[in-house]
Amino acid sequence: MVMSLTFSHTDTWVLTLPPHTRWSQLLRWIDRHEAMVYRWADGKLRLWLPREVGEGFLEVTPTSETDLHLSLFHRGEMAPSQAAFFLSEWWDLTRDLSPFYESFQDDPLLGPSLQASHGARIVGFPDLFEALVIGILGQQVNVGFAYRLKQRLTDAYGHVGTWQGERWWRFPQPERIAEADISHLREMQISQRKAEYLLGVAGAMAEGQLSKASLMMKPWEEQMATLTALRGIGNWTAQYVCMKCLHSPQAFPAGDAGLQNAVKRLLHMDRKPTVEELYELAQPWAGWEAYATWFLWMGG
DNA sequence: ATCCAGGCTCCTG
DNA sequence: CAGGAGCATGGA
Repeated sequence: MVMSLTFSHTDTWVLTLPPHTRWSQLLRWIDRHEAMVYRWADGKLRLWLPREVGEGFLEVTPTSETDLHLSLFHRGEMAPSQAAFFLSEWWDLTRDLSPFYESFQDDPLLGPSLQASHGARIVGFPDLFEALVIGILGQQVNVGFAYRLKQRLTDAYGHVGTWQGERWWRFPQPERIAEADISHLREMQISQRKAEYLLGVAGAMAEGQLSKASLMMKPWEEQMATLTALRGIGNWTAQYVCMKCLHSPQAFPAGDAGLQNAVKRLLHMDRKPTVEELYELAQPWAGWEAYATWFLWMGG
């Protein structure tokens, strides 16, 4: 059953990106993986807003590096500010990056990346469940494959709607995945282990034991402890979720293969750095580990 | 073919 | 408690 979307109101306005933010740098990441829940085409980013945000469809048309023309199609009960808040959560627009750039522009490891990728921000997952799912799917496999699995999951368990002659998806809610058959997930080439992790995490969220709101109120150590208590969520996944969803500035996925390879390359090492060596290297970045990681991921 | 990807759990010794 | 097997698949 495909829902046909209807909206009675249209609002348009211009969103100016904060300092140290450039659309082309956001797009580098947004465009990196084919995501099912949004589309970038013809100079427009379009998506069906998540249920928690409200019943609306958003079009983002960049007119310069810093000005985004927004069109929101919605029903009366939804305010445009909710759509703006969603973008802010997605692209981490509220963090003041001035101290970061000032402190690390001459950092031997970060400096070149800050220059080359100036204007980037952590492009995250506002939805905690989505962040957890992609974190689990991304463990120990290549990123392209992980995103393909995510698409299959969205196709099978997400919500579908049609709007202006096209099909649109919303990422599945935990309740749907909690009831899924492991065998069905296996058919999608999700491993037995990961299928079990997904059901466990989905169940915890569906039963209200785990939520973004409650995590956001906890101090950093407790966020990590709560997440790693879940089966399938180890240190890397917890750090990843803290970084991409909870906006924890000190999140640092030291076990990350991409991060290790970036440091190996920058320091001309003949092997990847160990986790301990990475923590040592990261000491000057205290309080900014998440952004340090992000810029190293972006590359020089 | 072999090694490695945005790792984690569980089982050894 | 450190160390390692096993997991599943795809790309280089």
